[in-house]
Amino acid sequence: MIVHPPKRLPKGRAPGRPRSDQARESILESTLELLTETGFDALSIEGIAAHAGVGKATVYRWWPNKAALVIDAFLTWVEPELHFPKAPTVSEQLKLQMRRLITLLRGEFGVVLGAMIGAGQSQPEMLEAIRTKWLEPRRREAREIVEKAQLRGELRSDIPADTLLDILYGPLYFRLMVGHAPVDSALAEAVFDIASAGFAGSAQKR
Amino acid sequence: MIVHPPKRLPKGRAPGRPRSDQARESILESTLELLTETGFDALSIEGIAAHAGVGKATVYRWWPNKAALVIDAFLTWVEPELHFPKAPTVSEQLKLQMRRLITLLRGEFGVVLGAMIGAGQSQPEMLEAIRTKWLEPRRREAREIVEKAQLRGELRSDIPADTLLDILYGPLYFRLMVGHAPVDSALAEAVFDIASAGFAGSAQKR
Amino acid sequence: MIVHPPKRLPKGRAPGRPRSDQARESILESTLELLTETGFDALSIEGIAAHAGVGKATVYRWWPNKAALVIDAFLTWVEPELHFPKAPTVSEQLKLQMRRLITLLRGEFGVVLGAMIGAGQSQPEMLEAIRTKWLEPRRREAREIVEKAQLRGELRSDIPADTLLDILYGPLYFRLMVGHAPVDSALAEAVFDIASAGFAGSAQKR
Amino acid sequence: MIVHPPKRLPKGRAPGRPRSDQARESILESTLELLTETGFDALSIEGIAAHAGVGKATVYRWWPNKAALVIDAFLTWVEPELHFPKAPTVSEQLKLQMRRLITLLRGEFGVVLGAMIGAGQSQPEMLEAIRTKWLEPRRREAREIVEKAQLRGELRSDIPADTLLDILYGPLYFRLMVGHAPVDSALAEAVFDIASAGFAGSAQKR
DNA sequence: ACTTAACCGAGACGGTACGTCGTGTCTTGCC
DNA sequence: GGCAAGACACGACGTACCGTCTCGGTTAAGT
Repeated sequence: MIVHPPKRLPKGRAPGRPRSDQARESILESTLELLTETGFDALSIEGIAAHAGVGKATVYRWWPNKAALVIDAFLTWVEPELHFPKAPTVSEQLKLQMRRLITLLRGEFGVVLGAMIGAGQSQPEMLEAIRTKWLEPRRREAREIVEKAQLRGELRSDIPADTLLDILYGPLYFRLMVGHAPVDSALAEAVFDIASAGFAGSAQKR
Repeated sequence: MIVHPPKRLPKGRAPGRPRSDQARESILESTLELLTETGFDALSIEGIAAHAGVGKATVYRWWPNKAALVIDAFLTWVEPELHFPKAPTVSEQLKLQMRRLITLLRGEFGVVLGAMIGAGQSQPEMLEAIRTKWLEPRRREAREIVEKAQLRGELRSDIPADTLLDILYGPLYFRLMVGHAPVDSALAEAVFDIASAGFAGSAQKR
Repeated sequence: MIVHPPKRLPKGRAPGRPRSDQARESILESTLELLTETGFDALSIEGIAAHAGVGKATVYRWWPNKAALVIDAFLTWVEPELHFPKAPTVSEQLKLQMRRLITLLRGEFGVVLGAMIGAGQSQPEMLEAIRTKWLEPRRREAREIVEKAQLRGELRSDIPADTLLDILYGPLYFRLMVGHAPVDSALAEAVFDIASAGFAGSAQKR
Repeated sequence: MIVHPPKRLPKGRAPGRPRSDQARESILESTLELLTETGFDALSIEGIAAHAGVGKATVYRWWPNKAALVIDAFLTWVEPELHFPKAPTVSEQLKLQMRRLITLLRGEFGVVLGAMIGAGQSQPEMLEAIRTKWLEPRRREAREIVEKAQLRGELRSDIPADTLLDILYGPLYFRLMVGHAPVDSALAEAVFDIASAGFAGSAQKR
């Protein structure tokens, strides 16, 4: 017969009462709700806990600060829809992606993303999260497409792909953050138009 | 009655002790100093007053809140250098201006401007101030130049001047805020290069 | 003309808004009220502040902890009536004083005093305050009377005055704290009777 | 069904794992240790459980609150030495008992007893326990002796035995709780001396 | 030997109060 | 009437325990 030490847990299971998923979800939902309603710095852990029907300590047990909590909440929103759309040409593919992004930025998602980039100005981990969890995954695919096009001579290769991407998306984020003009599809068209003219040789597009 | 920003009182003078310019300046300097040191939301009126050797009430007497104070401090920085550089061509003029902006954005000014746009995400009056006091005055001139060029047929006129400006400056602000890549002159070159190619009607540039 | 440093305050006056006596009194009253209602350890600073219509910080500004606050509140109660009653003989004087004490101990004062001695078991400064502010001032007079009587041969002088006082008052405090029997005048009579019999020679009293 | 203090189960035994005596003892020991170290109100169930290497729920399963736990811990200390000493005379017997009590009160036991009476000021069940489990058992015997003596005419019978006992022990508890003077044998001598003089009918003692 | 049920440790849960800090307002005496 | 000082009511911070709960695992009595 095998004798084993008495307090060994079977697999990779922590002892004690397991974490409540209900509390977790309620907290994340409340965070998003209050964040879109009131903005990042009117957001209080106290308020979130109350709104979620949860003790403050339960929030602090799992998230060290407001930023980490907002990041997590944001990710529940972001992670599902990750993939780049299919389309016949590079141009079409990028264009389609921009239109999707614009739709997102015009809604509550845009408010939250703006709030987060804003908060990121004084909380580096917030910006870091935005870069690694939101921006980079989406850029990775785009970058590959652009680089491939550059190799094939469809796009000028004297400008790095990353720079091209900043030129495409920068104006959108600029308007999102400063709010001097709407983030609409007219902007997307113009950006894309100009960038394409810049990309291509002379006037195959126009 | 005393109106806020002007330091010179109008003719009809109110009774009582006049406003202390020394206090005013000390407050604004302290604001900028603490703002660049600690960021916008670690910034407290209490801290500013203490650092400036001033009573809290004196701050509140002249500025309704942190945002207004930061805006004013920001303007003492901004107002001096307002005019657009002279240059032989439109292209040169715009390019020169972009280089200047980049220099600014890479320093403390960039940090403060980022902090302000960030704070603006939850404080509309902050964003409003940035637009009317910083952005718009600088764009006004640029817009005129661009529009003139469009009329003369040097630039395509199917895209509004404002949109063109967002395409030029957006990528800079994008990098400033998100920090995924430096705001350097290479970016400026690339943006301008592409935009110029896009500007030209057909292919006289290429 | 005399030049003097600019920020000198005239007498012994601190600068700034003076302390609010209304707040102070409201806090002390609330403390006593809640203390008699709920006992020492159900007493919370939070509760006191709320009951007094005062910010928590105002309480903490002036009292470092619950004990100090309770001591102060207790003293507002105690300080007025300090003097020992007049009476023809030592015996009468002591007896009268005991009766007065009993009346006090049977009321709310007794509850508070009990609570304080109780709290004192884990908070030395509380006990210290009771000794120096309540007990000792009252004993000082009593001790003198007893010592005088001892010198005159009315009382046996082989027992220190302090010990005699503990014998007189100890039983009262014992019952107050343990509550196994009432602190009534019958007890006072008995204590005094026995102590007198012990004091005096044989039977001049009886 | 299991009834609390007895460690021996009656005939009809409940199914399931029996109570762990090891846990029980560890908890009680930790309680006493922490109680003497830190006082009653710095004592926390959380701390006791941790110190005893036991789950919090195990504590709460057997004791409804801190008071009950402390009482039980106290009783493990008290129950052994329960009986009144033998001695030739009533006086000797009482005197001997007082000396024993004083020895106890001067040590850790005194601290704990003080803490408990202190806690009792806001927790009636604590005081109740002290009366029924500590005080009364010890007084029962003393009372019988005194009453017998009164019947025989050795002591004045106009004062109830209970009152006499309060006069004997009150001063000790008074000093224990207030701490203005040591609980030493000099006090015991004096108390007993006076009380004896008071006991005697007329003046056979003096 | 197998089932049953109360025990055990661990530790998460919803709460409450802690003591601190910053908010924006107020109240002083001096300038 | 402006000013430095600083008290005020308020409300959120992050922490510590409360007493309750839910896990996996243990231990005997009753089948």
